[in-house]
Order: sequence, then C-alpha cells, then structure tokens
Amino acid sequence: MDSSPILGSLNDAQRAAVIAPLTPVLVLAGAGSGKTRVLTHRIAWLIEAESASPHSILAVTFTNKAAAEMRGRVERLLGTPPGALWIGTFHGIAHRLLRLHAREAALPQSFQILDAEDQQRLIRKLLKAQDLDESRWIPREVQWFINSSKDEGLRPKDLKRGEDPVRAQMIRLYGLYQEQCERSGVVDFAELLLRAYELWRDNPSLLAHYRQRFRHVLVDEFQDTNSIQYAWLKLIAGPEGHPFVVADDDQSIYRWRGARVENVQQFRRDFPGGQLYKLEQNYRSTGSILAAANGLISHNTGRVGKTLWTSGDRGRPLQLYAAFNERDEAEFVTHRIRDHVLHGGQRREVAVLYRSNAQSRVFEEAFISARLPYRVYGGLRFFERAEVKDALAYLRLLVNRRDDASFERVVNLPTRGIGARSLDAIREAARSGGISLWEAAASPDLREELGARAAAAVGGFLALIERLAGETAGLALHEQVDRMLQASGLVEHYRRDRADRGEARVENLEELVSAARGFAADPAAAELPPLEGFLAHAALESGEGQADAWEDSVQMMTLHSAKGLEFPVVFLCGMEDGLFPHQRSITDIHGLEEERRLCYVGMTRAMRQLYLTYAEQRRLHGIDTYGQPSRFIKEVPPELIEEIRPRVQVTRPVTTGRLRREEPGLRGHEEPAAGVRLGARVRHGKFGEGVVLSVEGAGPHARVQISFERQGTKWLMVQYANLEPIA
DNA sequence: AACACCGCGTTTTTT
DNA sequence: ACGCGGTGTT
Repeated sequence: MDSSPILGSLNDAQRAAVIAPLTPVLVLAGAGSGKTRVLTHRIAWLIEAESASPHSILAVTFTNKAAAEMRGRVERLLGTPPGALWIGTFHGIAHRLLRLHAREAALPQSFQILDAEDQQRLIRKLLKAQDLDESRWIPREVQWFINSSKDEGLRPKDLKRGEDPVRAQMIRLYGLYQEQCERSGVVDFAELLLRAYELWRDNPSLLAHYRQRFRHVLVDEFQDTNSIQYAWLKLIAGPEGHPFVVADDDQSIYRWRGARVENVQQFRRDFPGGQLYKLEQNYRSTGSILAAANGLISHNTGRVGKTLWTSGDRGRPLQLYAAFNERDEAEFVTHRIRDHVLHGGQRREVAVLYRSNAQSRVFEEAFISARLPYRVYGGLRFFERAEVKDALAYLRLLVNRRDDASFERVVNLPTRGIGARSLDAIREAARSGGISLWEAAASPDLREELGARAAAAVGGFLALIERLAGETAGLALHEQVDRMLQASGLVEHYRRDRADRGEARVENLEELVSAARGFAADPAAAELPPLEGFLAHAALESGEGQADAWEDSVQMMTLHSAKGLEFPVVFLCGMEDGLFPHQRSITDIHGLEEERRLCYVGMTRAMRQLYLTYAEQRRLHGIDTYGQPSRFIKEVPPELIEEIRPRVQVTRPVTTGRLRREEPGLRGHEEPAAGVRLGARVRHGKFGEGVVLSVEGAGPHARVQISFERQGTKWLMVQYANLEPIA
C-alpha cells in the first residue's frame, strides 16, 4: 500500500477500515477511537485512491456540528473544497432533495419547515378547533404519536385503528394535522425524512438516478438511526450498494426518541456480504478511566462487544465523593476546580456533567459565589427565542401567505386591534371554505361580517404584508429583514416593554439582521432565493450560542449533550439511584441499559481525571429526598475507585456544627451541639428516631452517623439535618 | 391589553 | 421550588 498522507497517520485497524474494499462496511468504533478520522479518511481515500468523483459521495450525520466538522476535515485532507460532495444531516439532505423535487414530492415550491414548537402550537390549535379537552388530549402526547408514526414510516392510512378509542382518535388527529400542514404548505422535521423516503420509493426513475449518482454512502453515528432513516439509507444504497457505516452500540442513548440500536445488527443481516471492523484503541482516556468504563458497560446484554484499550498510562484512579447534599456536592466540585486552576489548569478543561438540567442550578450558584466563570450548554438557542420567531413568522408570511401558523403568530403582534373575535371569524371562514387564514381574511364576505373597525384592522395587516413583500423584493437579505422589523413595528413593540427583558429582545432582533447579513447561503439552499434559504437555515440550524465561547470557563451540560466531546477533567455528578439511573428508566431493562450507556458515554468523555459524586440528601422539586449511591458506581471495579472523605477530624465532645437554627449573635463562636454525642438519641424529620453512632468532621462539614430505628444507618450533615435531641 | 392567580408537571434533545 | 399555560380581573 502506498503511504500517502491519507493513510500515514492511521493505526492498523483504522487503516484497514479506511481502505476496505467496496463492500458494505460496518465500523464499530469505540469512544475516542478516531471514528471521525476514519470517516473523513475514507472519503479522501475514495477520491484519491479509488478515483471516486466527489459528486458520487453522500455523507450523513445527525447534527449540523458533526456535518460541519466532517466537511472541514475532508477539505483539509484534500487541500481543496470538494464542493460537489454532499455532506449533511439526515434532515438537511432530505430538505435539499425536497427542494430539488418539490413537484414530485407534491410540495409547494416555497414550503416552510415547522420546528417542534411550531408543531405543538399547530396541534394545540387543532385540538381547540376540534373542541377536545387539552387535559385529556395532551398536545405533547399527540405530537409524540404523530412523530413516532412518521419515524416508523407510517401514514394515517397505514395505522390500524383496533379496538382502542384513544388510538382511533390519535389516528384521526394525525390525519387532521397532516391535512392542515398540506393546506399551509409546511412540513415538520419527521415529515422531511418521511417525504424524502417516499419521494424515492415512489419515483423509481428518480431513485435510479440518485443510486447511480451516490455510489458511496457514508453514515456517522449509525446506532442513532431510526426506522425511516435506515429505510431511506437502504433505498439509496440499494441491494447491490456498499454503504459505509460507523457505529458504537455502547453509545446509543436516543432510544427514547426513536433511535434503533437494533439497526446495527440488522445492517449485518441486510448486507450479508459486508465486512466488520472494530476500532478499540482509545486515544483519549487513561487506562483507569477505560477500565472503569469497560467494567460498567460489561453489565449490559446483547452488545456487539468490544473492549477499549490504550497504550498510554493507567493514570490516577477515579475519585468518588459522597456529598452530604447537593450544595456540598457543588462546593466540592468548586474546590476541586479551583485547585485545578491554581495548578495552572484552564477552566475550559473541566466539564461538569449531570443527568438532568435541573441539577445545573446548584452548581451555577456555587460557581457564581466562587466567581468561577462557567458556561451552561443547552437551553434556548438563538432561532428559538420568541422574538426571533416572531420576526421569522413575518418573513415566512412574505414568502408563503398560506402559512397559517405564522399568520396566527403575528397577525396581532404588535397589537393592531385584531382581537379574539375577529380571529375566530377568520378561522371559521378558513375552516368552512377549506382555505388558508390569509385567504379567509382577504375575502370580501368576511370583511362584511366583521365590523368596519375590525375589517380595517385586518385589511391593514394584509396591506402591510403585501406592501413589505413589494418593497423588499430585490433588496439584499439583511435589508429585507431590517425593513420588515421596522415596518411591522416589532422592534418598537419590544423597545417599549423594558420590563420584560425588552432590551435583550431588541438586541436579538438586531442580531437577526446581522445573521442575515452574514448568511452565506449554504449549498443545500443554493437553489433558493436568499430569503427562503435563510428561513430554511433558521429552521434546520437552530443556532448554537457562540457567545463568549472564547472566555475560559467551566463547561456544564447534560450527559446527552456531552456525547462526542472530551475534557481533561470530568465530574459526573448526581450519581444516585433514581436520579441516575433515572427513576423513570429504572424499571425496564432497556431503559436501564440505556442509562448505563449514558453513564459509559459520560465516563469516556474524561481524558485524565474522572470524578464521581453523589449526595446523600438532595432537595428535588422542593422536597428533600434521601438516595442511595447509583448502582453504576458499584458496577465499576472497586480497585479503580478512590473514595474521598471530607477532612476528617474526629472530636469527642462535638463542639461544632449546630442544631436547629443558628441563633443571632452566635455566629463566629460555635454553638455546642448539645445532644449530638455518641450514643445520644435524636429525632429526624424524615427518618424518625435513632442513635448517634459516630461523629466526623468539624464546622459546617460536620456529619454524624445515625442508626435509625426504621430506616437503617445513615450519614447526615449536622448543618442540614435539623436533628432534635431526645432527652 | 396588562396583570394576578391557580393548578400542573417535572429526563434526556436534534432536526 | 419553580415555571408554564390557562383563566379571570381590572
């Protein structure tokens, strides 16, 4: 084999996968084993060694970030931007196909994309129009039903009604929802995938064309594919194709949103001539961390099976900290990060990972009071902010008057005298006539029905949109946006309400103009007019907050959002049964195994040092709970874990800590902890009565071990336990 | 149209 | 505890 730069930097296993013959290939790539590297090098190898045309390559990822990274790395490898290459997310590529073949897909040329929130709004409207009680027909559940049906490739007509009236109603709602979308010319995310699938399935000549073209299909994170995505892949690959898919079944953490890890095994059955490659050498973590992760994940059943190893050092053992409560946990983390920084480390090297977002707060509070800069991932992204979506709704109306959701959103924003009654009349007219809200509002009949005043207000709104459409035609994109913001009165509207973060909202609107200015139509939308391209971009790429990405700050995020990232120092917090594994996943084996994979993902994020922490007591939803350490801790080989105890300083007569509330004036000199002596009887609010077995520590960290009559033996922090001595 | 109050749910997230 | 959505009040 030649030693071109494409192959030179690869290890044997990686190289074998990269130069695999053109048969179906499944690469099982463990965490940190260089899977993106293999994918990008495979692409480069196809082009350089196999003389594949960039035109013939289709590479699919799940996130925009992954797609951008892959594109960047391929370009660097090849030295030139291979423009003809299709690299994108499943949704992005489906979108591109649907734009190119809108007619064959029976979509209007200027169809718009509904995000999850838009979708739920639409469903709410529908439920209201159907006079269904939202407490019985929960919008979220209807949405879930519709999306998971689509994920399975099922249309309403494909669904069996059965005996269940609830199901029958759901199917009916799905049908009504779909009709509404068609009328409005909008598609939701799941629809993008399903339509793209149907487009190929139902147009054999089109499919033949694309099969001919995309001879090389590559898929990242294959274990996360859902049914329709896999069906789509099988279509484009065809029975004779040779898809190249990279997967890690141990990192499948999205079952709850339709991902089918079984697709990994299914792939081997569907493409029997395929080759399996395993990447097991890890370049990220120390030996201890890998051994811990391997030990944990070995408790799962039905794995394809692989074991990570490293040629590097064993490193330090994992550190386990048993905190008294969530505040103590946060304080411990804060201290350790401070030490890290004191020893010359950077804050950005540290990640605090947790199972659920609610856990971030305590850490934020601790970091703020320690003046430790941090950044929380997740939350609303730019294009999801209410004011930005308001502005986008105006723009969407400019492009597509039939977009009812956008119409409803801004018809009376800012308020222009179109109240609930006028809107009801418009809705009714639209429903009875089977037309869009816009058309209904414009009909002369309706004008008569409304009072003169309301009719004028509605007319004013329609005229505004028409006028804007006329005036902005031909302007540069950012000027179109700017003009719309001014003419609609949106900026003025938000400027006025200073009370409610109005200032930040105005800034976001200004930012939207900048975003429009900087919008270089991405290739997927090159066929579109700029405004349409921009709107699609806004829907498909919600806008990662890049703000202050440069400041050196501690990174905080959920375990899910940590996937794919790595950090020298990782804190895995809230390791308690019920929290992690989460209560709602604990009972069924699939749920529990997915939680375990999530833990595996978390552990394998760490490069040098991994901390596990849990709290014996945690305030959750306003009530105190007392948890057990996570079962996952026990699944890690114990010799890899070093338990950290608070600076222990056993004092015989306990003169520190306090019982009940601290009296004013006692601050500074510690109140003797009357009654908390070895052998003393105490009462606890939750656990009842017990006997003090031992006392540890001093000051705010003092803790006592108590044997409760009914709840067994617990360690509690005197500061928080509110123990009551029993005479 | 702006505000107050009530009741409810509350894992994870991308597109 | 807390935030959201819905309803009712001024």
